[in-house]
Amino acid sequence: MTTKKEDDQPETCKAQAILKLLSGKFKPEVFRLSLNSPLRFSNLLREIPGSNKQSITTALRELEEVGLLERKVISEKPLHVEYYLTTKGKSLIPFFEQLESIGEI
Amino acid sequence: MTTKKEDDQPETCKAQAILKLLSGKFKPEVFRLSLNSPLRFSNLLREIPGSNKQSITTALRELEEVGLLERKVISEKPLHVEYYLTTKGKSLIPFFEQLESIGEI
DNA sequence: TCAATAAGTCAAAAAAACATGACTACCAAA
DNA sequence: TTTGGTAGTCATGTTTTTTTGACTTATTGA
Repeated sequence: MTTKKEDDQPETCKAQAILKLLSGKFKPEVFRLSLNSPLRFSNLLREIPGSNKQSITTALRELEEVGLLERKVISEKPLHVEYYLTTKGKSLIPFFEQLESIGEI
Repeated sequence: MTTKKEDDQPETCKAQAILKLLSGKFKPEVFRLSLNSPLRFSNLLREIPGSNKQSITTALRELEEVGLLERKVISEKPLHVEYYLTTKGKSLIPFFEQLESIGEI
């Protein structure tokens, strides 16, 4: 009975731990989009082809849980929610950029 | 052949594609171990806690399929199999090292 | 000859991840 | 007052991934 997603194994290396933060069908894309500007739920839904509400919700929740994104209710003008990169999230930017820069592999 | 995993979506960014190469429960660890020295099936089985034959097989096959590892039968002394990093595999070393170097996040 | 090691395969079951469709609540515009 | 946008939840169903355990083939060591 592996308890659902409890940290079973302490990661044996940091790279592995970080890869896990971004594992899943939509998390990498959601994270990448967050590099440019704050995210909004309905934008993600429109912009990520093949996505669906539940999956976007899950991706956002999990990125929040691991501390890469922060959810903020914007109580102004057209009342809505935005997700921001946290400091921790920002610390992954260079790594993401390096990935992007790797040539055709 | 394990023809699941139809390439559904062409990746929208390279980072995502690369993350996918290393996605799965044991692939990151198997890949990391390959950075030091050639891998052997039975060593992996012993060294990776919680692993099992089938999962190791799958990880090795998939890393082979995407061209990160190469399988070699060593027809000498105590006849066995070794898995080596390919050139493509080696191109990911700096990225892996950068990940390792990210501070406590 | 018997037992062990190496490197697996295969089918089946269990668990985890992902998708679908119905529904909610709030607000604003027509 | 009906429609539409935003931001979801919930239960259920499907698909993918991972685990289990029995079995294989070949080589080596005692």
